[in-house]
Formats: sequence, C-alpha cells, structure tokens
Amino acid sequence: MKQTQKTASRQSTVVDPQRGLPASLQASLGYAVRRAQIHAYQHFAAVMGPADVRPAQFALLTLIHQHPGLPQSAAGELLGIEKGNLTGLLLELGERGWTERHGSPVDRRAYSLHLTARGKTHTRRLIRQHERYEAAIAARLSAAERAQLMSLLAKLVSKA
Amino acid sequence: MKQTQKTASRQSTVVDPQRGLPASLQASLGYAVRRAQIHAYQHFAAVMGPADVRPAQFALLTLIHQHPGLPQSAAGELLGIEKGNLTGLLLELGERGWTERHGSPVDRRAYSLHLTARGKTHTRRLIRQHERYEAAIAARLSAAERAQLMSLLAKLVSKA
DNA sequence: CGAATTAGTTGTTGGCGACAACCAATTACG
DNA sequence: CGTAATTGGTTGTCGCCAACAACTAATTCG
Repeated sequence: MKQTQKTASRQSTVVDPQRGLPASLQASLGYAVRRAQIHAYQHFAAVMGPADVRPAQFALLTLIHQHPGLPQSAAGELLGIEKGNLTGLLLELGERGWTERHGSPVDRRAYSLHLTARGKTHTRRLIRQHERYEAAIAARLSAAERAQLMSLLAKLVSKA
Repeated sequence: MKQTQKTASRQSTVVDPQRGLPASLQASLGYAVRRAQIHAYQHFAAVMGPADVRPAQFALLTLIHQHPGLPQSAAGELLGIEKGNLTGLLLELGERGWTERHGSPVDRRAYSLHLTARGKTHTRRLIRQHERYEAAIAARLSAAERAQLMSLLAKLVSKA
C-alpha cells in the first residue's frame, strides 16, 4: 500500500455525524430519500421480520387482501413490480399457504390471485403489526408532519 | 380516497395507478418512502449513469472532495456505509484513478482518503450533473415543497 | 506485557429492481 | 381465416447495496 507520509495529514475533519456531509449530499433530496429508505427498512426488519415477511411480500398480501381475485398482471402494475419478479414472490406466498392462484375462465393464460383462509388471517395480523411499524418509523414526527411528508412524497413520484 | 373503483364485473380491478392500493399501503409512510427511493434511483441512473458512477460512489467522491484526507473509517460513519462495503467502493474509485489512499503517519493501520487531480476534476463535473439530477427528481415540487420535504426527511431519520 | 479495541479486508447473504429470452394463449387484421 | 403482433407468466441473469462474520495487523489500555 501507499505509505506517502503526508505532512501530518491531520484528519481535521472531525466532522460531526450529520453535518459533516458535503453540500451536494446535504442538499440532496435523492440522498435524503435513500437514507430515509434505509431507516424505514431497518424498522421493517425489526418489527415485521419476526413474522417472516418481507416488504414486497407484505405489499402483495395486502393488495390481494384488498382486491381478491385481481389478475397477477394488475398486481404487478399496481405495486410497480416487474412481472418477472412477481412470480417468485407469489411462489413463496403460495408455499406458505397464504395465497392461491386460480386460472381465469376468460383468459386461460391469466391467473387471478386469492388469499387462502390462513392467508387472510395472517394478513390481518400483519396489517396490525404494520401499524406498529409505521408508528416506529415515524416516531420523530408529529401526526401533522407525517401527513405532510406523505403528501409531499406522493407528489414527488406522481406520474401526472 | 377510498373511491376504490367498480368491482362490478369480475376482476374489474383496472384500478388506476395510485389509488388502487390497499389502505395499509396507501397510508404507509414506509411504502411511500420506498417508492420515492425507486423514483429517485431511476433518475439517478438516467442522469448519472452515463458518467459511470453509482450513488454510493458519488457520495464517497463528494465526501472526500469536501474533506480531503479524512480517515476511511470516518467516511464510513458519515455515509452510513459498513466498513466492509467501503473497501470495494474505494477500490473501484482507485482503479478509475479518482482516489488515493495515504497511510496515516500517526496510525499505521488507518488510511486517509484523497482525490487525485483527475478525481477532483471529475468530481466537480459530477456535482454539476448531480444538480441536474436533483432538478429532475424533484420536478413536481416547488422550491418550498422541496425544502420542506428535505427537512421532514431529515427529521424522520434523526438519531437524536 | 497481554487483553481488548480499532482499521481494514474478504467473503457471504438477502432484498429487490431491470432486462432478456422464451412459451402459450389471445387479439388484431389483411 | 390464418398469420402476426401482443399479452400473461416463467426462468434466469445482472446490478446495487445493506448486513454480518471471520480474520489480520496495529494500537491502546490496565
């Protein structure tokens, strides 16, 4: 390795935790979002992980819960999940006995998605846990702030 | 917001893009953050990708740019990157001739990080591109909204 | 001194998005 | 109609990155 002994390359940069970030990051919305996502994911893992469910699986479960029988393709579109990635998710959920697929009578290549009885029960439990997760993640925000944040994020990604 | 479409005819669920989501997702901050992150990443790839730099690399470059000579360990802490993951990043940046590591004269197991001349030039160019990225990502927000969003996100993840 | 700590490396795993190639069923259309 | 294009799904592969674990060498502490 290089051993250029720099003139006392003092790490002047004692930089305190958040504020030592360069301007380009400190002022970066993209970076802020990235950090927030990691923050959220960690809470997810902590709260929901024990239930052995990952974020994408949870999203899928609640979606099917809400729209029983919806076509697999619609599920992908709604959640923004590529069809190729959906297959595996559905497989896992199916193996756990939480979801089922029925062939559509009108289109023999399409599937419609359903929760099993167990899946329904489990999903309801997950949704309750999810509320705790939501509380944990937003612990530092007031209700009003949280609402505002949601609204800004929605606007941020709005397609229109 | 529950104008959950017309479930009349079977699968019906033609559900329009955002509003067909189940309440547990629609009201989920965690989910909103996840979608925002994907949104941001896609813009990053579009704007910064051609420069052949990934988000983590960019963060590292600007950090070193701002704090020349800072110890590798400090870089990891500031960016929230595990030391184990930092090694590879630094290697890549080094191979591109953008960064160098000098051994600290005071601590022979520590490295201090520097940009090469080329690295500096390149980083400055990247920072300019990054501004375009930031503009693209927040295209739907006013300056005030963007500022507010940043502030809420910062609060969300604040450790204190 | 020796034990505990710290800086870094290497390697592995997990989650997830993107893309491509492919099949079967379906629709579009000359 | 019959063929071409499109659509629903599957499989497999790659890219990005966080987390964790085991290990070496240097440093600090008692």
